[in-house]
Amino acid sequence: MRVSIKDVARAAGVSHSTVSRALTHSPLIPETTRRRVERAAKKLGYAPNAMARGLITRQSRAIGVIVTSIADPFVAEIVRGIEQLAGDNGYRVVLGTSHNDPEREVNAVKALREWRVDSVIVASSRVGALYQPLLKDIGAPIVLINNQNQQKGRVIHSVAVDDVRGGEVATQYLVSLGHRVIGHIRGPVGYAASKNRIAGYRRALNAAGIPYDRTLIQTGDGRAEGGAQILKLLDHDPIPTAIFCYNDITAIGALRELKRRGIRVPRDLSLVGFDNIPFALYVDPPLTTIAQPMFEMGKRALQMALTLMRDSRAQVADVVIQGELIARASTRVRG
Amino acid sequence: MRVSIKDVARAAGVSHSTVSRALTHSPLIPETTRRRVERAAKKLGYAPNAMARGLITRQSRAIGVIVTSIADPFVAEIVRGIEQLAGDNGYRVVLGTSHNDPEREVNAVKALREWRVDSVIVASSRVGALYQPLLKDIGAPIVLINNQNQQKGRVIHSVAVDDVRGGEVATQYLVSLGHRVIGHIRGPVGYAASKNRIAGYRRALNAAGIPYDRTLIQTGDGRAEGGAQILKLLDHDPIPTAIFCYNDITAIGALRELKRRGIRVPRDLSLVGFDNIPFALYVDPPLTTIAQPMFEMGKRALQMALTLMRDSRAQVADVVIQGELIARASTRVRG
DNA sequence: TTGTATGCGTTATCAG
DNA sequence: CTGATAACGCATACAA
Repeated sequence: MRVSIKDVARAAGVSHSTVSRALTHSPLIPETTRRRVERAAKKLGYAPNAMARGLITRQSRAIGVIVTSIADPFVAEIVRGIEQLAGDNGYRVVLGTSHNDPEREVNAVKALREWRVDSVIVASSRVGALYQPLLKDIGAPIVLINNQNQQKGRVIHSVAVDDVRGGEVATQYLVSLGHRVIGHIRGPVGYAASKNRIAGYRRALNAAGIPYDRTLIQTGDGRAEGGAQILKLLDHDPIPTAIFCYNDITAIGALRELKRRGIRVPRDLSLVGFDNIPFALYVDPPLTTIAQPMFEMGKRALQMALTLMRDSRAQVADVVIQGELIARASTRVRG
Repeated sequence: MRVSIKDVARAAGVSHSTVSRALTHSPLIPETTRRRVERAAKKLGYAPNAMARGLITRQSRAIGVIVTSIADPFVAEIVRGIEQLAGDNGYRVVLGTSHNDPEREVNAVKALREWRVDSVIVASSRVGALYQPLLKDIGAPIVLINNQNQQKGRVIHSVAVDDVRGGEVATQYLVSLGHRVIGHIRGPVGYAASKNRIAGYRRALNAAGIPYDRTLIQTGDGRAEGGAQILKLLDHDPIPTAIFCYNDITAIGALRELKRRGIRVPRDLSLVGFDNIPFALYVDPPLTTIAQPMFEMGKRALQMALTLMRDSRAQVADVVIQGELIARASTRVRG
């Protein structure tokens, strides 16, 4: 930890600038001296100091990644995508988690700023008003993933799944199975995703000539508990034969509730989720869902960041990724 | 990003050293000037440069965290524990993932070294021989979580769950339910956890006066596919009435296989897992398991790191944490 | 092709 | 209490 470029220089019998050039593969340095320098560096166990380097190059080669919780499998998969591509390009991921605690989140942003991260990727679902200005102050390109606040700007870019189309595809699929009375458990109010998925749901109904009935929609909370709202839909007349849920967690919660009531899925009721979380495959029955390509989204976000880091004025269009229908056993033709 | 301490100094009408002192709350600086400096700093939107600071303080306030995959829910929960406590103490987590690719892992370690991370926590399951020396070269305290290679040293510390006791408790529980023929699907050969859980299994059998029968043990792979080994155990004579699985994933794989064969859990067979991954609660039936306190382990590891960062010669004992039996519906009294 | 000198933005060491 | 000034370890403009 204490061997510096000067020690290598001394050992190799050259000046420290020569060492610097040799180790960064400058074309100025001939093969022979480069070799000698490298040998000396290796022998001393030299590793350049990224902080010193960053101070002068004015880049940290760090990507700040802000998430609500790394323990959310959805988020984890995004981070995996980011991390992989970042690593391949010589960048490191610095984590900042918020756990929906504004204070924590603000602290994270401040720290990333002190670190002089070269870019920030936010997979936190909501970039609060309080916090967005702070973010901009970092002075590095910002990429938001599936952000639920509509606001964008010149410095803020985004990657998101096409929620409207996703909701449409899910509903279309149910229609194609012969269902005509299709309920929906929506996500939290104020989330763009909630609104957009409903929009897709309506669009599909409309295309199928099925009148829209707002009493077929109940409001969940995006968590398993919200799935209990399905009980209200069962009181609807006529009883729906299929339900499109805001997300997989909601669907899984609904599934549990149905099981308790002795209602069989998909025999009595078809169920569709959204996200394709890893668990969706393992519940009983395995859940039909719209897969969000989370790994891919992480990668695309980092790709965007790379472009912007190379040229901060680069014109990059916001990315909208299509989800994919994964048909599994929680749905079947209307009996 | 371009406003430095000198700009603040100029704006506040003091020297840059005064600014530094004021902002680090040095007792030398009187309230009044500190206020003035802080106002100037705020007005200019000044944020100290962590790289410059780290260069001179000789600490980065970064914790390197090496994991196989952040997308593993088990790992993610550990990282959450690390991150939380780290953040509370002014440290940031820098991620290094390997995905079992040695090259990636070595690269990660090298990068953490260049970053001069103040400590390294490794939640990768195996610290290969190739890679351990590299790790030591980082020259910062190292804490291994659930490491499967036994090697330790003066610089390498560890936090681990008590696998022997865990295996024992799981098996004891089955015994207490009246089971006498208890099978086991073990984990991968060469993993300390596999060996230790078996040891616990044997110890419990022994205490119950049940003779150990090695043909009641099959070797899985720690993944869902390994759960299929349960079919071999069903051929055993007498047929086991309970199976203790190496981990939850294995148990879930086994469950799937049993369902396919029309064997009912827990009516025909009781099943116990290990880990208590989030999914264990949602499979059908919910899985009885030994919970590893992953969040807690992450926190303990960071705690250890903090102690060692304060005093590198501190004597810290390796931590062994007890798992907890979570009794759910996959087990019942022998019928 | 190489070496010298400078500066990146801080904190720490001295004087005052 | 405050201000010069020196480091920290590196990359680079400029000289040789």
